[in-house]
Amino acid sequence: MEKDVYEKIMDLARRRGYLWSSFEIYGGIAGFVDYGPLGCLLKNNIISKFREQYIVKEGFYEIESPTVTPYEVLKASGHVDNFTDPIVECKNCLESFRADHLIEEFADVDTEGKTLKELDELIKKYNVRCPKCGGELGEVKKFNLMFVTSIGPGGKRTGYMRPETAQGIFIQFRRLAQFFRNKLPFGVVQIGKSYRNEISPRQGVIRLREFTQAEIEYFVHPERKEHEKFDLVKDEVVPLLPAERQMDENLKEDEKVIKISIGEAVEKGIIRHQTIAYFIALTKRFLEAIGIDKDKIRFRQHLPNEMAHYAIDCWDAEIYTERFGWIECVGIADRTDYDLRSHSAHSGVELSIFVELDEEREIETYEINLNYKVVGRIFKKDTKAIEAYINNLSEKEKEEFVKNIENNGKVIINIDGKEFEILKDYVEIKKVKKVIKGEKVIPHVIEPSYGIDRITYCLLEHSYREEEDRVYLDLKPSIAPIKAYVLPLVNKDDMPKIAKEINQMLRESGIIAEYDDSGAIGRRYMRADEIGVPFCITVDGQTLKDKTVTVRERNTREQVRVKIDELINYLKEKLKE
RNA sequence: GCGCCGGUGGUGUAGCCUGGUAUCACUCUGGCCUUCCAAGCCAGCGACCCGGGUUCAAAUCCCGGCCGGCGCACCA
Repeated sequence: MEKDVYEKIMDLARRRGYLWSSFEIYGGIAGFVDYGPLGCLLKNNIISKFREQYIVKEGFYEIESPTVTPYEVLKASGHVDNFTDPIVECKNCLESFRADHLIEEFADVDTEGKTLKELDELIKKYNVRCPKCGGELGEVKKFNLMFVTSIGPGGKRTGYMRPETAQGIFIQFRRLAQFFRNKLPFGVVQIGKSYRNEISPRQGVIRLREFTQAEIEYFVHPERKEHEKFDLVKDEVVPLLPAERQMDENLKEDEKVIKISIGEAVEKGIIRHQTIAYFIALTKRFLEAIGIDKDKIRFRQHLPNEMAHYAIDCWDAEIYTERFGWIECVGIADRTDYDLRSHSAHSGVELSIFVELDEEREIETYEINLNYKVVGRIFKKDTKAIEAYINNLSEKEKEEFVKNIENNGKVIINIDGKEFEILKDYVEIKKVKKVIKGEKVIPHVIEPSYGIDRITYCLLEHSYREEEDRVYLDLKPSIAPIKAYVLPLVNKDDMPKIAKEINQMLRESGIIAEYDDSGAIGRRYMRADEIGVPFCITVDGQTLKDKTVTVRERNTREQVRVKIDELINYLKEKLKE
């Protein structure tokens, strides 16, 4: 049977040192890959482009935090609770199911927020059986997608391998805000490994248990999600697949995508604000800049039920692949203030930024002070969180709070899913006149999150070319792992010596080149083509006479003569592409 | 995690049914040759996924595991 493109590429990738399966001599483990010598170069070149776009051009800054993350952080972020599925296994046929889904189907009761024990009891109560064979079900077990580890001897502190790089940025918010001199908006990048203990990873590099993310957390004022540089991208036309159209049953599959300019999409409310739209445009530009086929990119909005627990809106950049169809390679999410609020509540540390008003003004406001003697006794450890909550209230929220407490004698506040009843005598409220110069704001976060491994695979697939007599990777010169092969036409006279000297000269100047003198020249060209080397430099008889070489271009196979003295400049110019 | 199918040098394979440690081609390495797109000649490196069982003897038969593909479930 004819191999499909995926197989051909993985084959090439394995043979030529792009991608290898990890731990292979011990049988391998699904969900892990090694980048071979060329794979590493390629991936690093992609990451360089990412840095060029976001660090250099956009002015964001990159940080690097640990991959081992203590329990508290991921408890606060919601990953400990939400990143897990309750799973139940049939004792008879061994099939496993989502316990909560099963119960809801069977008994039509709400299982939201139920503990494992409660789920067990519900299964007994309603006599829930295996939907496949009717067998008895076992105990409900938690399956968390995070890798657990323990920190320090004795394993007293639980840690997890981070499921996303984002949290490292959120928890450094105070330091970052200080670094950016308390001015919104600002963008912070983190590039590194993340971990998800997938139940059954397949599809090679598409679904990994350890993978590389490049994430941007872009902090904005919650009411100012327009973008300063929006004009620069507003005419960019993008293929969009909005949630509404996906659910519209009157539309055929291929009618669901609309091609529209970024500017128009925002005007029409298809994209909810400029900042998300801006990043959609930049993402499109990035993907095209590294060489992803522009006709195989689209942006699909998440349906309400597929959104992550922290997001209110999300657009995925999807890239088309032959075997897997459209796969998610970049997620651009509006995470609101979810993370900063959660971390603030859990840590008791205020995570807001002081935003100055254009003009100072006098307002009537309330000063809400906790009556610590009472509150402390009642809420104990939670007091800190309540304090942070109250300190974080905006003027509007304060008014609401006071109104409630005066009318009803109490306010119920919800901190991270936990409810607290605040009675009138827990707080002291003063009405004060105050000149305000600004206000505390918890920024919202717009997060473009790039899956580097998937992008790398897609790039290989989109670069793969077959011609009658050869296979080659049409990688852009700036992205290609090896930039040049230096070849003596024949192993005679001084040709090998000169070729070696040129090879060294190129390497000294920062161009990754390889020398190859084995076999006939044609064979060596083919070898270079297959791994995507954009230029072959051949030392021939004429070189000996006039110090010129031929430079063969990979895609066209055209040759030009270039003086050895001018070779570096010639190549450097070409390598900008 | 379940079911079905598969796993032999770097790649593609022959051998498996009917047990006696492996075929062929390409690639790769060294040499000769070769003045522009996988030419030729000589020499060489290189494999039965792992573990257990049956047997005098296992690539071959049986069981388990791992990996891969497909289907189901999952993919926040």
